[in-house]
Amino acid sequence: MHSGRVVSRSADSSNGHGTSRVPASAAGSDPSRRTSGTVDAVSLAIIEQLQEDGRRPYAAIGKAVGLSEAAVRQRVQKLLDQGVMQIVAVTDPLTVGFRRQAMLGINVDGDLEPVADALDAMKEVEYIVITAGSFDLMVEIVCEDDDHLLEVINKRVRTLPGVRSTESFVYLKLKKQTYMWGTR
Amino acid sequence: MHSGRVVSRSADSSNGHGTSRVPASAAGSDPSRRTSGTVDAVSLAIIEQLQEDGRRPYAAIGKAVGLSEAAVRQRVQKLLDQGVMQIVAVTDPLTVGFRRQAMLGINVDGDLEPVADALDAMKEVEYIVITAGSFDLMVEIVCEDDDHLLEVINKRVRTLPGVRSTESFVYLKLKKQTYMWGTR
DNA sequence: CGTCACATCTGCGGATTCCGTGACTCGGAA
DNA sequence: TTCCGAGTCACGGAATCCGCAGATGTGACG
Repeated sequence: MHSGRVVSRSADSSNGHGTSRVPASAAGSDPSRRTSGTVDAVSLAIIEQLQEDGRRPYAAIGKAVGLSEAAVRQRVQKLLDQGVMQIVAVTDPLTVGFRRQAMLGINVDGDLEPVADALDAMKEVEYIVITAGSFDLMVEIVCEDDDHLLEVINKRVRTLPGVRSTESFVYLKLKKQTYMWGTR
Repeated sequence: MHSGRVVSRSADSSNGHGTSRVPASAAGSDPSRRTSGTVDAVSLAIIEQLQEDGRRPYAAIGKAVGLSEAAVRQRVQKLLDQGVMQIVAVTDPLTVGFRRQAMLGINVDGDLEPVADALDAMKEVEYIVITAGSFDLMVEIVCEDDDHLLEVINKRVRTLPGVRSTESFVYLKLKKQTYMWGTR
């Protein structure tokens, strides 16, 4: 399986590093120095449990991390509300009908935002990152077939104002796919 | 957030459930099993439901897709067994302590497999794809800080036998992250 | 040093959900 | 026609979920 890159909710991740925000009053002082401070060891352990199985019962998780069922429930809810994690089904694009995928390296003239926003609006674009290096943007595209892929790249991406050039990397084989962060 | 590839996400929601399981080979990533073509429209609808909320009750899903609770239960179980999908927690690397990420384009001399396997063994490597284009492999790396990233790229990847050259694309900002296939 | 505010955890029922089981129906393939 | 996979319906006990008090702990403040 595989799939998109996970993430978090867009609202908070906008920039600066994102640590996700907490409600209003809670955080006492300044957030800048500890991105990791948001999640303590116990919550990390809970996340680990849910990375193994997103539907594991709260009681079982509690037993594993040393908390009561109710406490686990509260923490999970908070982690979800804060956007620290999400519990979802992930699929393998191939088995669901998307047989062509590609990574696109893009170079832009001027401001990247307009281009990034336009790409954001395309449903075939699964992933967008602004990078430092010989490409300004790297995007992952998931299509149904070659015609579809060609249309997206040639007709929709390369014609966007600001796009100077693109380079395609068609996926031949997905070798690894993980999604276990706090887990190590 | 972002990160691995996978999938789905949704607004918020939650719920739970779960089985647990362990080791490395969870359903999804390994075999060459091509269950292709095996997913009909109804199962797709079920997957869609679970992409919105991995813990949604079977009865609710049934109501949404027009099947009985029992039928949904059977299908979900089969989809999981077949490795068509997985229900897991996905997190935002940044909030869990990983502040440096990068995409690496790699060129190899000779057989790609040995190199891919070696990369596969590295825990910092989150994603590996064999591609057609000016790079033979593209891998996503998730690290704690710059030192960590440097060590991985310079000391561990570039020294692998067969690796001819690498090009790094350090992530400046994750702009989009999705994971909803059957969903469109 | 008390006290209030707030966050978190534990217990505890009641409502839901999960899940195996058995009976019957409905095409499609042999 | 018969066999078989897949669904539906119904059941009922076990397990899970979920809201709601107390109990506890800590930091801020007078």
